[in-house]
Amino acid sequence: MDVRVRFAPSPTGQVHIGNIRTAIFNWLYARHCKGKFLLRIEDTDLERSTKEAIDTLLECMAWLGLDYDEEIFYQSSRRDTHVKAAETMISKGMAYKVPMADGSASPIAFRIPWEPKGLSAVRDAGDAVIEVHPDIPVKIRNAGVSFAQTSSKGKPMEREACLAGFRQMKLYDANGNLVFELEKEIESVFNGKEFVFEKCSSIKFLRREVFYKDMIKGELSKPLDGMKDLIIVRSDSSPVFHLANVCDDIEQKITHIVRGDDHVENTYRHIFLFHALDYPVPEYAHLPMIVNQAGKPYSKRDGDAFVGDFREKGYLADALFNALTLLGWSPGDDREKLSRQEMIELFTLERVKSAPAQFDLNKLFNMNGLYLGEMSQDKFVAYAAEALAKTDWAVTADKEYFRKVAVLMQSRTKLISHALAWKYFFSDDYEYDMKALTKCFNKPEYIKAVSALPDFLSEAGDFTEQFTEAAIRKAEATASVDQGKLNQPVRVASTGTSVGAGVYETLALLGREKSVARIRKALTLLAEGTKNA
RNA sequence: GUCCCUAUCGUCUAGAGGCCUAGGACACCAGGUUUUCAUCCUGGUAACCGGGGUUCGAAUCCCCGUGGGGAUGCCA
Repeated sequence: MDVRVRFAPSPTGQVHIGNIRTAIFNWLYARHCKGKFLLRIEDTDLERSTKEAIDTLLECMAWLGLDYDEEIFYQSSRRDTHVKAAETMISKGMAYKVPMADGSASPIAFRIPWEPKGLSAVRDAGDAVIEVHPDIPVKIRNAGVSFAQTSSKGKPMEREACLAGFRQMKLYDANGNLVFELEKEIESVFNGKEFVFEKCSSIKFLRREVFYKDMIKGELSKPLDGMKDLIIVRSDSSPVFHLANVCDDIEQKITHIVRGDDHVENTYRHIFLFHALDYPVPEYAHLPMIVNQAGKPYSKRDGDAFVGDFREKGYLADALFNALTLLGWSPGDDREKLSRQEMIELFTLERVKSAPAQFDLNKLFNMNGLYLGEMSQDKFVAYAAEALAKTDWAVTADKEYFRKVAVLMQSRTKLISHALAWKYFFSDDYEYDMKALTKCFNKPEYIKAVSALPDFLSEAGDFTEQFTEAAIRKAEATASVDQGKLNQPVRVASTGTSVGAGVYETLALLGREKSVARIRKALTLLAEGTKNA
């Protein structure tokens, strides 16, 4: 059977990395299995779903290379089908309208099936007894059983559960007398009859549970007496998530559901829904959450986690993709930087971890540098030009000169937005790090030596890195400064910053005229600084 | 409250009872590289949440705590 998975976001804001990570894992799984990756927009919340949100989602997916198969499926277009499905369930006795005390419109509730014929996901889990609090009457009616347990402090804790949770239920009063047997009355309960019993002591029943094997978490189960019938159509006739989601998974013939593990509890309900709609229950894989710096799951409120922001900050799509893939998954060996092809080949859901992971910005930063470093020179130059397209100095720069600068800086660039710091190569109007400057020139002999440098730089000869290096050595000699001690002062003097490529190469690239002028300017700035101080 | 999931360096992780004196990566620190560093190389600090079992042997299996997360909606 061909694998068909889907990414089903609701477009109610920006896409954050937790969200897109789910998309990535779905995509990876589909590509690994040579199956289909489908996109479904769950836009039933008309109030909050916006066109803009859909556009940004699509943009982010395109940027990351998450290509989907088949047409985009819009959930809102299927409202009628969803409601019809619920009505069919009513006619088959699988769902019912919830009677409202005030006579207002009834929502439709799905009944956790009393007798799920042909469903192998339910099994007996042994006899069970619940001690009930005598002050709260036990009620048995179509919508379920309600009663109260006793808390550790002796207070009643009210509970409600579906009828199906209490097969072979026997209710006992305070004296231990049997007062009610559900099995005997179940038909009349379905038909609306209500039973209320005061002063009860215990409920005995056959516990049953619904279970499934999660591809990531292993076998999971939930006792039916812990479940309630669920509303699938609101009183305003709009379908609820559970219904819409399952109907559409059926419509799209989904075989594997890969989603965040906040949906584990929903799975038990969805299993019954799939069965009621006569469709084989898909395989499930529940991904651990990604948590933010505070250790909390990412939400729409985590402003720094929007996918689009990473793009704007200058991160490469491949680096983000790679870093996100490593959250909760690893290939099993020490490899971390993986090509798309390698990821596809190696990805399996069985290797996904089950514990939440914190996204590490440092690691992403480093990963980005790795990707930048392996780029071809041509690509890097073009990428840098694109990133600097908004600066006048880069746009007007000589192409060949720009290329030389970019190539010189490539190995030390970890984030393309940091290319903004290359300004000093192109313009004389750059910031001076005065603190660094004064610090570098804290010895008078440095000032003396550097004062001699313009003359040496002006001597005849090709202005190569060998030439600039020799000039600096000569300048050092004039004031008996140790070899190399002048590198950093010269760098700051000529570029305004203490960080950059090798100073000899930098001067050579800058050219004789600029190098000389800048060093003179720096000396002037220094002199003024001393006077003012 | 109840139910469920989860737990290895600061972070992401490897780990399927003996290969673990717990490996890698990022970050951090130190040294080296033209005394720049947000490059590169070398080295270092740093973890099995706690307590009980099971076993000849436990990071690994079981139980009980504790921390974290989720669910308990006519939200998705």
